[in-house]
Amino acid sequence: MSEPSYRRMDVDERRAQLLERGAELFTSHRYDELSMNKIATEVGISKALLYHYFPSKQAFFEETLSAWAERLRVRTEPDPNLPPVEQLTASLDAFLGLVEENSGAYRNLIQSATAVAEIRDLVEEVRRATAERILSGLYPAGAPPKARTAVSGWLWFMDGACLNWIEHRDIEREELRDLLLGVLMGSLIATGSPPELPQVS
Amino acid sequence: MSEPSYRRMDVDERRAQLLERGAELFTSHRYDELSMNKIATEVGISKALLYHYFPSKQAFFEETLSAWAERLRVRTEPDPNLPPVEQLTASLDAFLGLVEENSGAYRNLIQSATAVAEIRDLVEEVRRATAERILSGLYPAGAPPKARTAVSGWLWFMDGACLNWIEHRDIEREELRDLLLGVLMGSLIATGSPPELPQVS
DNA sequence: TACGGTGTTGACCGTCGGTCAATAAGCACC
DNA sequence: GGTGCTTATTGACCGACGGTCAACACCGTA
Repeated sequence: MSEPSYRRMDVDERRAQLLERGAELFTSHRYDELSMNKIATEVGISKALLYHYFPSKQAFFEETLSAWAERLRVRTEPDPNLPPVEQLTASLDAFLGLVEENSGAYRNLIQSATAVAEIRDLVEEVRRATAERILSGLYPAGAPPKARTAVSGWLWFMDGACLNWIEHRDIEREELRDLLLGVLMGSLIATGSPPELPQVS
Repeated sequence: MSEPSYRRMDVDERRAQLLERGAELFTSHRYDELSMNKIATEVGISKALLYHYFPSKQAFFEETLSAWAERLRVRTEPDPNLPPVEQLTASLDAFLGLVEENSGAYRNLIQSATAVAEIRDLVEEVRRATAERILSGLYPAGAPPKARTAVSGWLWFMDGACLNWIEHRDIEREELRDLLLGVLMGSLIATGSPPELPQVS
């Protein structure tokens, strides 16, 4: 007589579909540009169903990006066999590569990252953890306060420089990487307590 | 018979009142924490009257902070008679002083600064103008791209370091100032095109 | 005391994130 | 091929948001 007005899907299948489409949408639009209604319409379901699978917009956002976060974590994971500075260089290279490949998504993230309180907290947490990783790598015996301030600021520097890089694209990736490295080392020297590193041959 | 249900005020008087109370509210709460309804209730008027005096929430926000922006501009205005680095030092000192005196307001600004698209654009414009001022002071003949990237990143560094400073308060203002100066100079040296400065005696 | 200009308001709009009882898809069984 | 059951899915609703508008009422003036 009449065809069904909606299609019933297996829970896991539906969930996977929502996560996939969500990742597409959230990497191509800012967080605050997308309403749950728009997302649902885009996917072809009702907003209520979206809320049936995810408790809130923020939770949905986080889950869609968890695959990305994992990719970032893996690609920037430092190799503990390398000396500290080379670990940093490699991580930075990987990070900049990811940013370059997905500049639009990165810009949207950083901007909406700060565009919404919950997302801001999320990014701040990532920054805090990254700072910790860097500090414990460079100051195994414990980092002085000024070094912490310097690294914390440097992470902001990195985002600012990356946004500028994406916008203008007038320097090479290697140049940016060396600039960032130089700034980090320069800042730590400026604290008066530079890390003790094995001499570069 | 019955007392008036509202008080009629002179336009200028009302406007001044709204700006004053608005500044109080916006420096003690984040942009997204305050609704136009709350503001109106707080002042004791209707939301519609708020919109009679200001075209939008964003415009109201900007106008309430214009006095602040002016104060910032005046206090950080560099003295053109001083050498470039001392201009920077003095501006930085003034800036950090303002931040220290109004740390809550600063944190709210930077956070809500980024909390809403329009405000983010506003802060980015301030950053852009500041970068321009610094670059033209250090590179009168024109700044190379890497220097622009470095200064742009450094302004983010400054905000990041200031937030960290406010949060922890574990270093002195002079230390932070010197750290910031050192990082800026260090970054410019790291670009490979340091500014040509008169030698410090 | 009546007038009128204008400062001020309540009621309304569309959209937001979020909730809930009611509905219907589609499999299992007869 | 019908019938029932599980449960995936939905329309309708909520309070709050930024924003708009015609109508109202305060108060100086004549």
